Amino acid sequence: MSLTERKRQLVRDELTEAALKLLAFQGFEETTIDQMAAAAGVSRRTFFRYFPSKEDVIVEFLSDLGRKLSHSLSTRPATEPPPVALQNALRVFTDTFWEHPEKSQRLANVMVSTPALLARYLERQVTWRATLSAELAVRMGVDPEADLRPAVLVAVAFAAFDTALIRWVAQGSTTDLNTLLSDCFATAFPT
Amino acid sequence: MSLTERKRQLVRDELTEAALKLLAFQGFEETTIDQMAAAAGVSRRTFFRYFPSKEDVIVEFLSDLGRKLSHSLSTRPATEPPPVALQNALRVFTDTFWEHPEKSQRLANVMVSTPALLARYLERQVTWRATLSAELAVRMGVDPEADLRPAVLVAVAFAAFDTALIRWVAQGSTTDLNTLLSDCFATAFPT
DNA sequence: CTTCGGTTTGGCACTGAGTGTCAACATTGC
DNA sequence: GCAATGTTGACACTCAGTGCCAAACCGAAG
Repeated sequence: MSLTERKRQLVRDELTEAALKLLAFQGFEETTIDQMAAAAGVSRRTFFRYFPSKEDVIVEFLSDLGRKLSHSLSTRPATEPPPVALQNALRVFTDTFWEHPEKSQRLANVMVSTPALLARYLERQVTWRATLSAELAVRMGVDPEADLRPAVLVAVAFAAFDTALIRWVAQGSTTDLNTLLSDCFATAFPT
Repeated sequence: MSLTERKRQLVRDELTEAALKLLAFQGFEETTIDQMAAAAGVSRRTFFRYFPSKEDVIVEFLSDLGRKLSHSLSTRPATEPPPVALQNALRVFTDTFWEHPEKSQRLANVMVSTPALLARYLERQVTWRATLSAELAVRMGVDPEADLRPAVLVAVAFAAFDTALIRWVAQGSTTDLNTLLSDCFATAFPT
């Protein structure tokens, strides 16, 4: 990575970190972009050169993971039935959460408890669903236009994930997210 | 209903109708609140006395239905297993769509194809999920705090509904929404 | 060391969403 | 007719987001 790229990444991290602190402290609506920019030591205008909107400071982090999802699914062995493959594909999320526990916790907390952020996150999820459905359709060897099943299975998998995530936050991140996810999948896809 | 209340409802309907026309014609981002207000013959300030945000002109219509959801579930016979009861509870939506076909179509079209509107709709849905989960928990006779199942089942039901809705719009509202919904439920809740 | 080309940055001005306030006006009840 | 209440439009304000331009910065070539 070049020097300028690393500097960019540095500013980016500084912004998310500053934003996370402010949001956790005073809430999303009460925090202005000027405050976040000032806390990171850049101008308001520069903020928008790193994030297209106020919501994205938080949501981009998950969007990065979301983009890896369909690739993650494609690397699952073909022997795995769709539900198992989907659950394992979602490890891109749970693994990253596991690697950065405290950041993930704060992030998930703010996101789930802030309607505007939750909305943006769910909006992104819809786009991931589309690409994942396509991926799952080829895996199942069916036509995604004619067959509803891949789309439904993906939607159900995300429903399980969301439920696990919301529950995880509600319980103060005390239980293990992966355990919760397994439980949710067990109900969503009874054997 | 009193005269003032009827007048209020009249203005409200006028606003949604004007908004729907404009949005279908020029898209959500390109339409300003001034335009919608002017088209309905009221001031910009009055618009906000009827809808708290630009998105709500469209989304409120569905929110009204969402509020009826848990009541709808509570009136389903106790003999129905959860998936069936949930599917039938969702008839609040499909029935209303059936009663106002062309309005529902335009509305769903705009909503599904506009990220900002879809986001708001999904955000609302999360709140319905919470109340529906509680309702389903009492129906199942379990503790909604300790038991994940009601929350997961509700989430899966909405996943099926969303998939059906998106597919319905994608197919140009040619197929019957209820048929699509049944198909999606069949995959989401295999017998 | 200097100059050149590309990128990053900050400041400024502008549009549009959303809110508080107030005065004008209509409606309902007495 | 009159008072209480509710609705409306106008104005002013904050904040999100964008376009534009000039200054600062940085790597490379001379």
